[in-house]
Amino acid sequence: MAEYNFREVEKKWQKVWADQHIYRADNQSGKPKFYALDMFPYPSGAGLHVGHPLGYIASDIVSRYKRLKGFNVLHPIGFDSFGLPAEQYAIQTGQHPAITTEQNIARYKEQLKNIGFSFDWEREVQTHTPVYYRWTQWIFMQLFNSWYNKETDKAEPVESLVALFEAQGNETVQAECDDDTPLFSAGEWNSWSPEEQLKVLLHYRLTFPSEAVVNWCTALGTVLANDEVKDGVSERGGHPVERKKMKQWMMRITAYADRLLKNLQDLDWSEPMKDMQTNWIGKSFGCELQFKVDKSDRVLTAFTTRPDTIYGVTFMVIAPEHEWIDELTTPGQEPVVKEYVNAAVNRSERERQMDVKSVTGVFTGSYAINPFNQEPIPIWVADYVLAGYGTGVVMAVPSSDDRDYRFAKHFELPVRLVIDGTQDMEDPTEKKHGIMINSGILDGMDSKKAVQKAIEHAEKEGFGKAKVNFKMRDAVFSRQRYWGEPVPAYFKDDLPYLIEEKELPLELPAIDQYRPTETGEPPLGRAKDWTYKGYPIELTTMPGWAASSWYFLRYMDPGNDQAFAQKEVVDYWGQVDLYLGGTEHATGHLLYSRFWNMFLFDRGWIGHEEPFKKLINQGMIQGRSNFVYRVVMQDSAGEDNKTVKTPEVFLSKGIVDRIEKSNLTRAEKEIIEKLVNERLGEFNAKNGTDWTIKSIDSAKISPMHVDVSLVNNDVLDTEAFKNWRPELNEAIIIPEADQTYLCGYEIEKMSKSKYNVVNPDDIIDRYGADTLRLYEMFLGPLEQFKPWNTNGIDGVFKFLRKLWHLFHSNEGEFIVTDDAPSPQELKILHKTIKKAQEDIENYSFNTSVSEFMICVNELSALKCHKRGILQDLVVIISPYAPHIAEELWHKLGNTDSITQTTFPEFNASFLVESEHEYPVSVNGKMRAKMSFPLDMPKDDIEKQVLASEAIQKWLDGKSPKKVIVVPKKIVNVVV
RNA sequence: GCGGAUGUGGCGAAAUUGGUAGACGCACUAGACUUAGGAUCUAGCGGAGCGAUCCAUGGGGGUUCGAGUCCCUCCAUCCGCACCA
Repeated sequence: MAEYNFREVEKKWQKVWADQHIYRADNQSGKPKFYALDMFPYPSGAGLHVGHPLGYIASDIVSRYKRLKGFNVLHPIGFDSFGLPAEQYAIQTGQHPAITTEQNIARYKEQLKNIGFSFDWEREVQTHTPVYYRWTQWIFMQLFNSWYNKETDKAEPVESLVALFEAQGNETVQAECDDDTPLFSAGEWNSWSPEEQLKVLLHYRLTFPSEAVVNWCTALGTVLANDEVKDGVSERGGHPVERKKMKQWMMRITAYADRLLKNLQDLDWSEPMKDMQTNWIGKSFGCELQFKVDKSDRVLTAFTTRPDTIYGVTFMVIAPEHEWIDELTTPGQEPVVKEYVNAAVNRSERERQMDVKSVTGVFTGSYAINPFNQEPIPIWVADYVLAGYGTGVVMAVPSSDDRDYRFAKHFELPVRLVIDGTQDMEDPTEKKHGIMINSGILDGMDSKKAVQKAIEHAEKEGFGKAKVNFKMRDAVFSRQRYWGEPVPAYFKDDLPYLIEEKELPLELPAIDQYRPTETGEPPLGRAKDWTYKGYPIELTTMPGWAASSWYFLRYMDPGNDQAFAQKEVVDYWGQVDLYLGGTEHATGHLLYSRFWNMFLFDRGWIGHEEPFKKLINQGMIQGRSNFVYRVVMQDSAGEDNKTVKTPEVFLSKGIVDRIEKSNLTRAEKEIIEKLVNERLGEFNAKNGTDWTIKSIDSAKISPMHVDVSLVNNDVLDTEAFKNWRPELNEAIIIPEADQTYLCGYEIEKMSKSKYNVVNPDDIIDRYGADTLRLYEMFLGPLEQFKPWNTNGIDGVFKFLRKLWHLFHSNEGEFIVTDDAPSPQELKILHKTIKKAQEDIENYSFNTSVSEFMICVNELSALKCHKRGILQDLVVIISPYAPHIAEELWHKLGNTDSITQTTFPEFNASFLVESEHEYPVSVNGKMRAKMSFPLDMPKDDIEKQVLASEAIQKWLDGKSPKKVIVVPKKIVNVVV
């Protein structure tokens, strides 16, 4: 029987597509555009596993579909090729990271090309190449040269800020700037030296060097961004992270906090994803209140969202890092405060997070004055107050905040109730809102109104003002690494200057070793002559997110050496219409990209504010690990007698289960023990040992990962298993009664060490790329997390074979006829067209594959080999299985690529039924099925239903109360 | 603790959005063919029962002629955030 030769067919068409540039996207077109983007991969040394292509397959299906629907489609791919693993490999081997990176990219490309994606490879970008990072550096320079004008609500060139300073100083300028920016007049500004002016401007630039507390990871030798730290350890590698003050380049992303938040509303992203970003930005409304410190000139400013509870303030708490601590501490309290502050500061971030429950703190000895009632309130220090949020000062209201409450209880500080109804409550913090009591001017007001009233009062009296706070911090932009973009800046007298634009790219210098220098400087400190005009160049490099924050723009115009992309071209392609990638980038890449895109928009280089119109998060494909069950042999000499050769005995899963549940019958037990001992006897004879198993149910059994490629449907290939590793050559395998050895399984992350990695190349080799594509989609909803299980793949493989046989006889002859399709065949086809179209537009690819299977099954049953049906069928299947579709398309006599045809319109008239089969139910239970013409009036249907014998039986002599007829759905008789 | 999601056969999953629950596929069972195979075809396949029929969508309650779908409540699993004042 002549079978479909997928190997030959797939290779053939992949070559033709590449040779003829079938998927080249044009920057000018009369067609509407569609931009389908995947999150580009980091090319790791392990290569692709079957989980990686999931999103690419989905976006490829959409891309191919959109082409058939007449769109000019941009569907690019590239590589995020700066990164830590290549650098660590370089540190170990001394090999330049570019070499490893490029090898990995070559491997990735080969794997990707095998799957038959319709990528426009001519637009490929690699972020580690100077032609690319030249523009990453260029964007950095523009950020340095910009400030954020709150009045116009956008970024502007620094020149406009300088003009304002020259005219009016900075008191009236509405700009995003550091909190410690000094105030000055126009006269002062104009009297300053250029250096003094530059120093001031650093407070305003969108990127700037700053002495900042950062997440320092000693093991990795670099700082990490907040989103790269999880639970106090590094996201990559899980190394401990500590807080450390270092000179760092920062990005003033906080300037965009409000817009990043506001724009989320209009994005077609999933709600959970928007929630995550909203949460991360963490906007809260409230006010700052000033508390005079008793017997001092100092004024503590506290941020609160609940100024209405001001009369409930019974103490203040400041962060251990607060700069006035020494000043506020009275001599008597000095020893305990010093001790506490030292302990708190030395505790790592991790330790602090580990016990959020325990209450610690000390009294400073000083008092602050509540500005509303002039009451003195004690000032404490506690590490539950974060230096980085708000002002690092909290006005504690133990009656409405549970942390304050726990603190007050622990240190026996007073609790004053300010909300009516909390008097009888065990924990007053459970009632957050109500009528104010014990609250002076706020008494009797609703708490929500009182918030406004309190702010108004504070503003009028001059000791407070309304204030919005964000959780989001400015982003640290420096990494103490080699394998990243050099920062195009140098230092002269401690002031940063940019190198000239014409000097870009500032290429990575060669160095002899890739580790930090002996003096603790970043690896670039090893470079010879790393200077510009004789001044030292910045030694840190950019973080991973720099390159990925704008790559989607570079795809539009990848060869441009005059600009990162030509404005007209960017305006043509505009927003990414569909962006596919994992949820893990919610607070990293997706936020930074929006930030940079917005900045480029503000400055007029691109015409759209938000980069990604629609976002879909594909779920991760997990690994399905298989286990074998090894009997731990014990002899009289002890468990680990290394001098004697130990047999490897493996029990099948079914036996292990029954042993664990003590379900083995005596007879079974004896059979198994006899079998094991027989085999052990053979082993003993050969090796001169004397192993035996006395009692199978007291044997110690340990599960062991076994390579999933040795297992099929959880049945172990025992011969392959014995050849897997030398020590298994003589393995004793105890199977089930039917002689198969069953393995156990567990769902885990795919990883080499668990032997559960499935390589797409192996699947393609055995089943072909089309099968892989179909099967990945068939596996379940795109957005769901799901384990890979090769078991079901036969089904889709059979489907392709059946499709092939609609066109070919068993002998391999092409048997398509020109007979006119029957109404029944047309109905099958058009039903499938409709479903396929709806499914792609709703991104539910799994049900589409099922629909194709049903369609092919039905046509096979009808022995339909008609061109009029099959021609359209291959077109609608082509986005999923492009190779076989292209082959069949050409066999049908077409000479162009199937990509160049159009998606068939479904004809609704083929789908209309003249009769409909109504399920008829009595009291909501289905009792019969009856067919009626579609246009039959409800009354007539009702009469016929009631007259029918089947229903009379159910009515049982009673008369119906009512009869409900829902057109095309159901007839319900209520008794 | 806060926020979000999910829960349907042995397994992956469908369900026209309130209308015949389990489509399609895997696995399994029986049969056919056979050059004996990891091929193909036919039939069966949630549970109970010979059957008519009854019971089943995490548990309990509610709305409705009718609930996997809507409401309330509890439980379980997964994912984010986590002292954010």
